[in-house]
Amino acid sequence: MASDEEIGKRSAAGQDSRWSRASVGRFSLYLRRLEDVLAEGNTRVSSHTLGDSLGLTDTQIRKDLASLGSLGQPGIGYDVAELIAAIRSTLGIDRTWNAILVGVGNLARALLRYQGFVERGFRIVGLFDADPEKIGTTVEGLRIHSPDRMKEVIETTGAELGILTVPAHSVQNVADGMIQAGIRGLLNFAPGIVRVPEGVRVVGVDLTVQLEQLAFLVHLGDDTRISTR
Amino acid sequence: MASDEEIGKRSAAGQDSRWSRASVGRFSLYLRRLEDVLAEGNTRVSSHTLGDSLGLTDTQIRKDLASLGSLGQPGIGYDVAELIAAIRSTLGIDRTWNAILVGVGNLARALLRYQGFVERGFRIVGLFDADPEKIGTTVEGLRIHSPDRMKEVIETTGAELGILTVPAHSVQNVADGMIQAGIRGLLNFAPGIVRVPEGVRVVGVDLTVQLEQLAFLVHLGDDTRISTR
DNA sequence: GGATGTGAACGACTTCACAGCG
DNA sequence: CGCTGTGAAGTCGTTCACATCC
Repeated sequence: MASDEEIGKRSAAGQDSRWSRASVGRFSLYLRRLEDVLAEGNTRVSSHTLGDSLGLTDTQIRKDLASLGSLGQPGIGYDVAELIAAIRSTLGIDRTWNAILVGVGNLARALLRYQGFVERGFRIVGLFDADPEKIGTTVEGLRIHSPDRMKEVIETTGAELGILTVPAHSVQNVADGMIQAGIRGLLNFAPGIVRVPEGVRVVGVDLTVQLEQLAFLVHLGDDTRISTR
Repeated sequence: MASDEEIGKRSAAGQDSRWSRASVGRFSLYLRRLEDVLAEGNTRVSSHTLGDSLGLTDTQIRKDLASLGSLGQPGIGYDVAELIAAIRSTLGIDRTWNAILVGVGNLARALLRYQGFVERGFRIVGLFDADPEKIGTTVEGLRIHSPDRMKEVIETTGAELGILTVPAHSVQNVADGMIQAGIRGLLNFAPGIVRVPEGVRVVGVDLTVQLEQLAFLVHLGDDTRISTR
């Protein structure tokens, strides 16, 4: 039970547009590429050129972009700035998202120093760890709190997202606590599954699975491709 | 051009079994869960119990497992140890894979300390960085080499995989060098696309895309789910 | 001609339904 | 009965083909 698909927009007034999981992933790619295109001084793109630089077909791109509304002009292409705005708005990243991070190990430190998040409007505003030796110390200018204080910090900072970098065995417990404290979306770096109540979202990053996929592909050792994600 | 699907096994003698991209991802999950099941002292599982613990349907699991051969016994279930061996062998991880890592920043340090890789047979056997200040220093017991020495290190260590943790702008160049030095599979942590020649595989881990996906899901803010990857 | 938007065809993956074995 | 394996049906996503507009 628990199927896996319907991603849609509450149809405000008959607007029935839906985005698939897959297309949402591509929107992120489009966005980054479009920002580069703009930085290169181009104000227009065609589905063809965009597709070339991303290793996707032009049709695919048109299908995706068409779902944002009719932004393209036949014979001309798309206005880059307009596309960027539309994608940002669709993804909900035309604003800042605040996140807390739980489990301050090496991975956490790496993420804290990673500039990519901040550049795209994601800010880590609170650190938590159960280890008494870490509590009270500071990493990258942020103090590490006891998990007890989670609710309080979430309320004062307005954090909605949570980054989970704790060991596998404690993930579910920690996640439960975060959700109870008000977190609505989890980025989970620990292996395995996290069960969450309705209304809470989880995206997992499982490095071992990725490496095993790679090993499998190399293990087989044949055919083509440009390869993305 | 560059379609995206055929993942198959060279049909040695009529053996036409194929695995989809999707099922390969799940095999990793099965494997880890099965190892836990075994550790819990169970020697058999049914597709139903496995499915429950992974948030998948029993049918899905049977379909996947059936593609490994007829390992299940009607009325009984599957032998856990047998499944584990079959999956390991299919994924090509019934052996050790050696990898080099290029770009020794914070993320690299986190990965080096991550036990999960070693536990599953992935060993990082060489570090490289273009920064002269880093070359010659040691991280986690491994010396950082100049990229010049890549070929030599790959040959002596037998590394086949490469982990790319360099800044976005240099990814393509660095990747080209790694491939020329003999690497056949890349795990790329930098955003964007890497173009590789036929025969080389890339798996990308794009943290910003993942975070943006999460933001989108929370942004929408409705429906169900257990949530996996 | 150059490029978009889109129904229809196609293909991949999942779920259903059920035959058959232990 | 319980549980697997699998054809058939269904669903989702991508590609084709083409009408349409600048």
